[in-house]
Amino acid sequence: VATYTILIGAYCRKSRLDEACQLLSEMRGRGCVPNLVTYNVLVDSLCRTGKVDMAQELVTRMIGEGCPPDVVTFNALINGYCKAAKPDDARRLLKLMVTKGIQPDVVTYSTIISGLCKSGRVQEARELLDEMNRAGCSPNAFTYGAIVHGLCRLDKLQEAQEVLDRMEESGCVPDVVIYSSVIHALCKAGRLQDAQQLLRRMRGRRKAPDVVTYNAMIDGLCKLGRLHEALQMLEQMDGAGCAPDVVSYSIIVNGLCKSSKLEEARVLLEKMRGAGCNPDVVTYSSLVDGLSKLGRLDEAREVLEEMRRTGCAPNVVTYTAIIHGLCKAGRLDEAKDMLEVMSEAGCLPNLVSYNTMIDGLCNAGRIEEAESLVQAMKEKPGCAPNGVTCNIILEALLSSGRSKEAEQFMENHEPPTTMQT
RNA sequence: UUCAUUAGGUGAACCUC
Repeated sequence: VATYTILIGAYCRKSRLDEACQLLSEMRGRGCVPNLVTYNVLVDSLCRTGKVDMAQELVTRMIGEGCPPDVVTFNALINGYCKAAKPDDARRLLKLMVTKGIQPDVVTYSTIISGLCKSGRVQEARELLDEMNRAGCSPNAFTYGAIVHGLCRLDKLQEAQEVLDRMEESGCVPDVVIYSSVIHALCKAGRLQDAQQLLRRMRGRRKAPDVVTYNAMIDGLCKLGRLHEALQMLEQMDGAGCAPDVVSYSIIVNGLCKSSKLEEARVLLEKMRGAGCNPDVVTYSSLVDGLSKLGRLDEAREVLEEMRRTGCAPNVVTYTAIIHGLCKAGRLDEAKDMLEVMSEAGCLPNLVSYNTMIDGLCNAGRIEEAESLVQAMKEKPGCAPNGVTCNIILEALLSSGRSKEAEQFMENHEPPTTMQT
């Protein structure tokens, strides 16, 4: 049983669920009865790939086969609901497991707390934290990490630092993840000084920064245009025994591209290869975007070719960057063709791709075409026009003095917004 | 049997800025 379970787990981790299920039937056929761990591996894997419904069915089957779920099974399901942004379903399962006599553990609570935080419901998360304390379950670093990260995402940096302070005072030393979470938020807010101070503080507490900590700092420096210091920090981490990874390099490649330092970005690309770190689709997409925005479309195409050679498939971001470049160069029809090309390559345009194309059409005064594309995108799953779409169309209509049509458009679409995401 | 299963942090593309 253990052997089969290990094999099934291996297939699951490679997202080869079909083969994992085949193995399950095979072991049954050989009279080898799957046990709780075998099922848990499968339940977890189904949840991770967004198939929580199938996971639920499997649990029903487990019960039927006399193998009732345990706390790990429930935690996997709860995690599935949280990842699917359904924290209320997760809470429902929490109640259910209690009625079945299964004690929730620190993993259960931490998972739900994280799920609530990811939905921006930090207040409820804090209430659940109190609830777990009352239930005699002590929070650990994961629990606090989820809360701190949730507060950071809501830009409640003050409160996040207070939780951090309280942990330090209560003798529960925050770990590298929690420090990094706050350092990241400080960097995003442009507060590099405070971030550096916190970095010193964690070092003072004998917590060594890891690659994620450094990457957050490096990104903060890049976003402020302090590329030289970013490169210095890359050296510094290496010297401290923390090898830069593909993310570290990609951050700086992106920073260089945003500052139009394409040649330096190229040099860094070579350097990372030399360090045994191969560029990935994000690294290449940054480069393609940088080249596209500068109108160097031939070179951008060469990068696409280079990606093919190295077996790195372009994704929707890569293609959208190209579309942007084509639009900017006034090559609108080629940009439109690119929407087809990417679809044929198995990469469906998303909301951003459409918005990019719509903006290009508007800027070229082809507003009617833009509007018909807005209608067309509504048919595509996950591509419902958003606030950005509206801003693009409204601005185009208003700046060409067509305020009547703008009003009409506003009536027929979601309220315009200045929000991102 | 369970060191066979579950939870937190970092990078790229669209409008305005």
